[in-house]
Amino acid sequence: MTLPPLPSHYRVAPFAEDCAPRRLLRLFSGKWTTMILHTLHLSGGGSRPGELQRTIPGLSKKMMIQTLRDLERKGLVERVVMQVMPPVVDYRLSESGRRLIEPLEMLYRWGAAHAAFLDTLD
Amino acid sequence: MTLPPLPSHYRVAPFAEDCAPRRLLRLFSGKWTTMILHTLHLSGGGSRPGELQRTIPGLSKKMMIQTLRDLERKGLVERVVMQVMPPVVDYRLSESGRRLIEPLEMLYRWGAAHAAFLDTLD
DNA sequence: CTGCATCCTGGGCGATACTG
DNA sequence: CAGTATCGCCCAGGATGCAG
Repeated sequence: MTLPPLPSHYRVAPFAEDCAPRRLLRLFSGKWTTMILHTLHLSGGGSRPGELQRTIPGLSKKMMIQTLRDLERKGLVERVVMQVMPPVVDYRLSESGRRLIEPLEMLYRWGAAHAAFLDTLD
Repeated sequence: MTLPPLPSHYRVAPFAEDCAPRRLLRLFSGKWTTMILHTLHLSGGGSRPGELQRTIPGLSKKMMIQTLRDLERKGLVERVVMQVMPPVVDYRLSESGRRLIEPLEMLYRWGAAHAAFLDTLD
């Protein structure tokens, strides 16, 4: 969990538009992306859509599916389907998805630890 | 720099829409916000607009000013004006702004350290 | 040089209704 | 229950031009 210092090319202007830090932030910039990743992480072994949606207030079915599809395309989330009636589906983090949990939880923990400060920023 | 574990109410569903972690992520979700904070941080003691814009490829004058105004409103950036002709202006991180550097640099460092991984995510 | 006012486009996001 | 299909809004963000 100990992070190396920022490489020198990130301390010299200018740095590329699609550099790694920017890509990471773009990944996290979707309104529901991190909430979903975080919730899937907490759930341990997968969540069903209905449960997932109930867990995240304000999340619409459409945005949930859309975000999940996007994460699936990127290989961060796996979709497990049980062919029964009514259908049973399970979403879980992939190996790649689990790697993203580290920076994400760092952010969440920092945010939680500095809630009072964040509340002062309108 | 050692972060406490996530409080229990973030491990219980559902948690509030405007909870601290979400606020932090919303703050970072603007396209140029973190780049500007990061660059101001690297510059040590303030940057002039022209220099700032040249440092961040793709940043338009309009978006730079708009983002800086927004950060100023939130008390994260201070604007120092020298009343001369032509005008000389200096932007620097405020005390609050400097507090945000910690989570931001964590993200940047993680991203830089995992650049190869991030490049595989389309 | 710094900064504002306009105009415009794309897409993120939400609401709703429908299918199996 | 899981998922799709439309429609439409809103606004972030880009281009351009003007002002002090």
